[in-house]
Amino acid sequence: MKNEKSDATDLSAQIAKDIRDSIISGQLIVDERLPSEAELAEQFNVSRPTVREALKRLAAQSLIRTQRGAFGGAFINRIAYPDAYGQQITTSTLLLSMNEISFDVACEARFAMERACAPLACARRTPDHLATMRAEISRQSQPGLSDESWCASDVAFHRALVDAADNPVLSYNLSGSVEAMQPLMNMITFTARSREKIIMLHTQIANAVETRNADACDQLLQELATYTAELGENVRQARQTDREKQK
Amino acid sequence: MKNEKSDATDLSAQIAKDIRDSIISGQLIVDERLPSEAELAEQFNVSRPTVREALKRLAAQSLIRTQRGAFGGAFINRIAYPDAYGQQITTSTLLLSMNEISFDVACEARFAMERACAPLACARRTPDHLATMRAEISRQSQPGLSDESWCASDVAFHRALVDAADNPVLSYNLSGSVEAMQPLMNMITFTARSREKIIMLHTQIANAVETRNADACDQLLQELATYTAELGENVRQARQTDREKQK
DNA sequence: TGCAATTTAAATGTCAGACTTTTAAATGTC
DNA sequence: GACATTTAAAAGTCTGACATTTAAATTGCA
Repeated sequence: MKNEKSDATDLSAQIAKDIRDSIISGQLIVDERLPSEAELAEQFNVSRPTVREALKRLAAQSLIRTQRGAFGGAFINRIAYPDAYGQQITTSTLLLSMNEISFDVACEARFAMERACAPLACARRTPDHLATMRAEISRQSQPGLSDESWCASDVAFHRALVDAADNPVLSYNLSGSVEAMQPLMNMITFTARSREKIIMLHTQIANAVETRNADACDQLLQELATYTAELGENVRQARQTDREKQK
Repeated sequence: MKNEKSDATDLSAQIAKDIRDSIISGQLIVDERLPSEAELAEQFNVSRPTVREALKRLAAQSLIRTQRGAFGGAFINRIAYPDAYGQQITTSTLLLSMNEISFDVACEARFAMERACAPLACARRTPDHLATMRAEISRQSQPGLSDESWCASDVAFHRALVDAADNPVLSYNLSGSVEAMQPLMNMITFTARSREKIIMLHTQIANAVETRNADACDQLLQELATYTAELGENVRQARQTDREKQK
């Protein structure tokens, strides 16, 4: 009975899958040490370079870390939030940039998720979160602020709002939505956007969070969503007009 | 001036980062072919195995695909939704299983995000989505259904709800929340859960989606969230009692 | 005996070179 | 023109070696 059907994959991919499954299923637990590369090579009946390729695959997903030296080796990694955020942001960025996702769709998803945080943020925000939001608003009000810095501050503002919900799983899921939008925002930064209008909305949002007014907060985020979508639409139309002129 | 500070990383990691940055920044575009491994080895002044390790790291993130044979090589991958879903689910699963995240927190995040989809789902659901939801409900009503199958059906039901929102970016972000919960749900499956109650809620949710009643849908999801959280709490208390008995 | 310096062994990191397998294009044949 | 054959390029794999790092074991000395 041929069990090795669809054997089109590399050996290193199969070995990586084997080990990954062992980790996910809980057979290998956090901080446990894998056998040495030489031992793994023997176990899987392949050469050391092949094992190493498999381990690099796992390392790329932060599933293991390696340590050199005696009593070193590959250890099962506890995936910490920063790792998870990073992967989320990378994947979201690539997904957005490579798949002809319309501005509308990305925008809708982002604000739908952010609005999901709003009630929790209103209920749980600390003075710290408020201070961050106010600080970013005041940074945004500086006249000479570059477009890049403005975007970074915008992201920091929304990140503070999300973090105020005080749910790390939510923060993790939102990290992609909030931070991967930055490149898309940059696309329209140079043209139609009114900083004043956005600063006003940010201020009102901060006020709503401060007074724990979840309904107001939700409505303001919806306004911001609508405004952002409008900007995207304006830019789209402007581009189309340009294209028609060139004909 | 030593510019090579914090040079503790592998060469393969550095090379992978180099190439990854080129992809993210758009210097390398989708379906473009990278130089052959031998050429890359020469460019980066390292050996071929080292280049290969770097490429495997990128392959693990679905950033490239490789093809053997003449005119083969490594090609920049368009990250498709299934890839992104898979990564999201893997990362979410590991994050949940490795970080002592309380059932409450995971549950809260999951339903907060799912409720964000509800209004869109009510507005855009097709007969197809409804049919899937009804089909899963009827599967759940079968008496002899195993716990594993029940959970799979539960996931399929919620996935249909999320997909009904007709926003792929939202579906991507929700994939982790919905599907990574399955193992956690399994943890409480064997004890306190009432299938009847959940089936009732599912039915009401399907009805609300059918009649495009977003408010009702939101409230029902909130009920389901509360019920799930209660189950988690019951199990937690039961465990604590057991532990105290053993003393 | 106790502490510091040194040695050592185990492990990953890297390299060089060879061989195998796959694949598509180029070439040849009918 | 259609089909078979050759060929070359490229990834996949293996062997063996050497470099580097690191913690434990050993040694040396006071």
